[in-house]
Amino acid sequence: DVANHCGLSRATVSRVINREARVKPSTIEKVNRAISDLGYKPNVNAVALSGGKTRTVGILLPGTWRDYYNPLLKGLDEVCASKGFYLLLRSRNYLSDAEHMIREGRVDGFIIRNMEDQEGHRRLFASLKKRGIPFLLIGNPLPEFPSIKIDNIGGARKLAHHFAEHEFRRILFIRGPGSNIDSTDRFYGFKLGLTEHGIDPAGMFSVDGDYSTESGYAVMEEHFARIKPDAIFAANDRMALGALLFLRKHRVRVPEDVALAGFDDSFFAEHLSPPLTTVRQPIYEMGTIAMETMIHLLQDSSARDTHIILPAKLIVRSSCGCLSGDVSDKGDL
Amino acid sequence: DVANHCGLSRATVSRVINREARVKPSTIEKVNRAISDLGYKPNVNAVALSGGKTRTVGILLPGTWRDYYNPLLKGLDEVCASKGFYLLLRSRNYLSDAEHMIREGRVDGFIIRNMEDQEGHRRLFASLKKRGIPFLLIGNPLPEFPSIKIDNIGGARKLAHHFAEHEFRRILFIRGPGSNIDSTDRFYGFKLGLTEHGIDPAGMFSVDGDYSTESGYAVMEEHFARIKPDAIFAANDRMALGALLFLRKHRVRVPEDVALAGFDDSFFAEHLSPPLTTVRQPIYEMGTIAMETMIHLLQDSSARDTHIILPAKLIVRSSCGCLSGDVSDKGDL
DNA sequence: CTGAAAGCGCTTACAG
DNA sequence: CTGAAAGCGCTTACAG
Repeated sequence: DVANHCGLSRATVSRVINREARVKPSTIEKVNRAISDLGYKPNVNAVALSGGKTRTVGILLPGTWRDYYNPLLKGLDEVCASKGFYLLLRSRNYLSDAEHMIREGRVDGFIIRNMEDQEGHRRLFASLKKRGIPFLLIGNPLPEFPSIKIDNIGGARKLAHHFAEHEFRRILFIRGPGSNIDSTDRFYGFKLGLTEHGIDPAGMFSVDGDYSTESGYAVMEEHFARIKPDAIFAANDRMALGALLFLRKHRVRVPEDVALAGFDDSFFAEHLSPPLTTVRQPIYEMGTIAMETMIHLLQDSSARDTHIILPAKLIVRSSCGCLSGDVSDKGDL
Repeated sequence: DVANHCGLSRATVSRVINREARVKPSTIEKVNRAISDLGYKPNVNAVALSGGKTRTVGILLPGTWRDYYNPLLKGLDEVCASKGFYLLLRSRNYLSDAEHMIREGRVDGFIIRNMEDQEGHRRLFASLKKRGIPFLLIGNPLPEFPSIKIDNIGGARKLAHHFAEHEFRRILFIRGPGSNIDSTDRFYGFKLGLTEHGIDPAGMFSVDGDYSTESGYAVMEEHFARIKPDAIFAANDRMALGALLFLRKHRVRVPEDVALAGFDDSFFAEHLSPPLTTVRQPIYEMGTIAMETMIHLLQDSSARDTHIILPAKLIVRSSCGCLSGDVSDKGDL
């Protein structure tokens, strides 16, 4: 506590730093000046040890390390940096390490991308709740806990509306891995959207992929000739790409013979030929909002029934039959 | 210190945990049993405050959030998890925050992907060195500090040898952004490789791109007709893709009319038509080795002149004129 | 080989 | 409005 540089006790300085009441304004100013003069930063270990907070949030991510982690982490980090927080990253084996992070006094709370092992997550959540540790779920909400997600259902629904307006009738939906919540939401939203346009989704065809380009191709190889769809919606862009590769190899024209759409707006989507109609998720924004929400949860435990849903955006390009010949049509892959 | 559950003083327990000498074997065993029975984890704040370590490493990354951060972070995290370490992530504005992380007592050391602002980094490094904080540079080594990198020079050199064996004579090299060390290393390595085959690199053409697909395309638009190369090497796969798009649009056949190669082995490289010859960097492995090295530095300050270089691997596909018609030829984009 | 005591840098009742 | 004192959970000389 070097800041009794200004002739005050450490207690008073501590009060100023923690913005407590009952400090004389002139004292506050004196202390703050000394702090910035000396470039003082409180030792976070001492603060945490004596009842304060670590200003650290654990970010728990499944070990798949998908592309969207980049914008997500970027968003989280930017807010952290501007608010003086830090991110403690754990991917491998985080279900057990989360407990350790708490017991070791490393974090104030968690942001969790909970996938799979529902039972393991339930146990973790119960344990955190019992100890009063705030946490925020990303992408896979549960009604009892704070969460943030992107509106997969709404995004797929928008696309269904768009397909309906094109009057497609034999639609093939390529799903992601069976248990994946994003995929089931997109499937559900798509059927919902069709229904809203008076189309019976029972007449739609659907098959399982696994989100890889290869699976998109394989699914087409197996089912295209039988189904003969006039439109295809893949639950992500990579599978849409796989489907496109199949169609191209077999000289099926897109969008003239069959329309195609994906989900994600991956970097290559606009470069495909034709450019791919898809749905864009605001992942970076989800990161920033998640961190802001987390900081809020840390300060106000009454906010613990927050459920945030961010809209996804339909990106119309020419693979669905729109915009062909448009100047923005830059498809070239 | 609940572990005097076994009738010993906290001092002794502390000695066992820290693997100190002079403890009776039977005592060690007793303490260790109690620790695992009680599931005891030392509070890291208390440990750090009383002279111990945080077992936390700061990972500092430029705000560009490139694709390779994923395998890098994955590699770092896996080693952290298995050794009981944690990663504190900072991207935005890390040059100033690194100082804060130290003063706040958050980390024992840093792994730094140092790009740009050489002066700012120099100041940071000097400051860390003065305080005895170990750190490891990733990708952009300096002779005075520990570093790890992938052998860009060697990778490009291998490709140059391969090109030389094809007897290409009018070679176009598409560079990355001017100051980028990876790009300049690849350029250097490529020239070196040509020289080793008796080809004067002065006869090679080179132009500036910026690593984007668009810049690869633009460069070709501006220079292809003038240069008429028989082989093109782009400093990354995205620019190679841009070049390929240009060539395809202008009905220039690859590899018959012009050979093409990239660098990175991006996910799309093998799907291009023709599949792209490129150089693969072991990023994930670099992450694991970086973390292992960091842990070593933390324990043994005499290891502070480590310089690790990992080999890059030439991936030969058909875009350079090899393997055409091979069964492994899956190019379809 | 082990224990009692001081101390790491803070915060927080408790007095005044 | 401010200070003196105790305490957070550890480690580390210092004794024994």
